[in-house]
Amino acid sequence: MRDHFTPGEVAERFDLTLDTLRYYEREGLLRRVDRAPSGHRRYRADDVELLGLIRCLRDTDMPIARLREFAELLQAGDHTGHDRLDVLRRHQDRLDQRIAELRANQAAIQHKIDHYVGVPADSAPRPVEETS
Amino acid sequence: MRDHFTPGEVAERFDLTLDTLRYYEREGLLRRVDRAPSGHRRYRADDVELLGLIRCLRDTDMPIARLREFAELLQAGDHTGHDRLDVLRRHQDRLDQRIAELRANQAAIQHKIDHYVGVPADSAPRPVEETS
DNA sequence: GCTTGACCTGGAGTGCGCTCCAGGCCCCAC
DNA sequence: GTGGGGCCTGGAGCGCACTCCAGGTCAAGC
Repeated sequence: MRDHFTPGEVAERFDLTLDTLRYYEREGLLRRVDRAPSGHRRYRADDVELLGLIRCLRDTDMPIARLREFAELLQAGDHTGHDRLDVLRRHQDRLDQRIAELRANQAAIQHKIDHYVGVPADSAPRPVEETS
Repeated sequence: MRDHFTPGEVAERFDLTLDTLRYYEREGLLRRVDRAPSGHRRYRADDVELLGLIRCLRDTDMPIARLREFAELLQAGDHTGHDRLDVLRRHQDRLDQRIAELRANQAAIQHKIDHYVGVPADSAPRPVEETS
């Protein structure tokens, strides 16, 4: 892995726009990114790694505000490791809940579909476990 | 089931606000709801049933615009049954995809957590299938 | 008759997460 | 030295899904 990356490279890698990248920085999700003498951003390997995590967390609907809190813990130093882990673990729990909720709703919708089609509602139910 | 319901009753039943209920009507998710002589809304049993479906679909992130299309099909008459089913089935497919995506991201986050804790990344991986 | 509570209308406002824009700078290739 | 591409800044704008508000009506209970 190279030691620095241009905005264009990073944007492409995570399928983000340059605007979004700058927006995340403005919002405090990343520390102030390094600059080339020209003023252009130079992302370090650890910026890129953090962005990977941010991408995962955003893709699973963590709000920007919580990501900012996480970033603040990161910048506060190593002694916040426990709190950071806590944020991530809570997120995983919420994700479990969210997935369960989606499945429950999916099952309910499937009932409507079956009913629509004329199946007597509880014969041949959609096998929920096999839909993942 | 009674033959009509007040706004308050319906709102409580689906945990929606009166504002949201009116908003859905304005947006064409429901047909124009019946009125009492006083001008107050009276929801029929089939309005309530449709709202149940709407709730499921919204809770699984179907956008208002697609719900409106669905409602338009409903109002266009029985011959749209096929199209309506199609909308619902496509939604189920998207939901399958979304759930898979959430799980993949969850697994990636778990890797970060494990790495954080010092587990050598692929010993004792989080048992994804048991998290549902 | 008066109050209270539930509801009505049209329209404005909010929060979130981007997204776009104008005007400008730097660097490389031709 | 000129053109183009990539990037810079501050700030405005957007789409979505609500959410709130002012001012009003109606029915029931005291």
